[in-house]
Amino acid sequence: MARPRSFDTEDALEKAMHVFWTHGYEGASLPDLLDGMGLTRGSLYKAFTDKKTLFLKVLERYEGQAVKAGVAMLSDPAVPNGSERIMSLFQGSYQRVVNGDMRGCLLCTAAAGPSTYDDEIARAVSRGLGELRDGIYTALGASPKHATLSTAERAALADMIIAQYVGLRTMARARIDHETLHNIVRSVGVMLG
Amino acid sequence: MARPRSFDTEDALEKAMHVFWTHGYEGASLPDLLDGMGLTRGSLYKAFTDKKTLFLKVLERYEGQAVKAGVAMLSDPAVPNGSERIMSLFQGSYQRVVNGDMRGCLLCTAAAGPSTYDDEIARAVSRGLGELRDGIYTALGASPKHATLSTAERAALADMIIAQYVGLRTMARARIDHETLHNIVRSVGVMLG
DNA sequence: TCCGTTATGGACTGATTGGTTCCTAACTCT
DNA sequence: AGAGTTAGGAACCAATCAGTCCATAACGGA
Repeated sequence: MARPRSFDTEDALEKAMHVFWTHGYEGASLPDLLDGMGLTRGSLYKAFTDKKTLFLKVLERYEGQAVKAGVAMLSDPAVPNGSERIMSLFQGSYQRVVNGDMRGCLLCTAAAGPSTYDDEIARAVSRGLGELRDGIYTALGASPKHATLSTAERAALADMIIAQYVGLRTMARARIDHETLHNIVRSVGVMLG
Repeated sequence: MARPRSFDTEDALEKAMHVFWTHGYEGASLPDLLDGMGLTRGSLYKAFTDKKTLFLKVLERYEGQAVKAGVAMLSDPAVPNGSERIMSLFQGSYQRVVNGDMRGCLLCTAAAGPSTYDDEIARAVSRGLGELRDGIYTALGASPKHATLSTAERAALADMIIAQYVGLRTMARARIDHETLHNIVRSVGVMLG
């Protein structure tokens, strides 16, 4: 019994995600978002409260999409060796750069940016990276070479691999040369055996 | 034959560095810088041209200070084993967090931020990280465990370790819990043997 | 068809952004 | 001491920021 939305909320959120992904939280202006989402101010504020709330929703979406896809990769039963699954994650990140996508990882960019002064964003970043870390932990459990590790050692190793991941993707965003990025992926491969 | 500066340029640059370090490039407003440096607009613009030029000078200073100190650590002849030198770098980064310094690494923050759209900043970031990478490469040369590596393999390993470093410091800035950060350092230690 | 309700879009707000202008102060050199 | 030159500081600038307001449009239910 009222006027319905003329746009699809999920679709708008998807578009907002790409704007934030490209420009970062602070770098994305309201006009940038309005343009990218195809909305006017009234609609955006009615549907998403304000810029920060929109960003938190976008982070949630990223978690349910990009992070979830990564975790799925890391627990893919079709690849029996967990180390190979982890390598797929890194190779995928590198491939994105080769394909011209220099935006890096939205979570990693947020980690260096607004999560410094905003608790809610910090928590969201932490949560997303934590999921990825848990996925890596699981994958390590399916890696013959790491089967003998204690759970504590394996958890610590997963934390280290997440740091490598954050580093790789942050460096990709900084447009570090492809050779260096490739070396990172290659060495992770060597390390995992 | 003219009125001399009433402030010390190096001192002002040092103060500007801390403002940028805390707030990031985009997050540091002109009033923030003016306050932190103890200058008025006229003086700042006369001495440093504009915000971006000031930031580039700050990055240079950071390179000549923080990065140089890291490289010195990595080539410290008093520590014969290069792997131990690398560990000092990571332990130092962790210790900073324990001591309450959550600012991370200025270069790493700049990597995720303005280097995305500004070539000069991207080059400066790249240069600074490159120096650190070269330092790590040198240290690996003084590590018995890595003595047998080919130069290409050693270079690739150095690239990987730099990625770990960027990841660690970025995650520190995002206020990831100490235990995770400690695990990263610990696992780097295990990896280096 | 008309009423109630919500969405839309653009005009508007006040604060803040980085940067400029210009008058005056302070110094050195002759 | 006076001339020449640069630093300092505050007023000022246009542009932009995120966010609000409100008249109107568009719908569902009765």
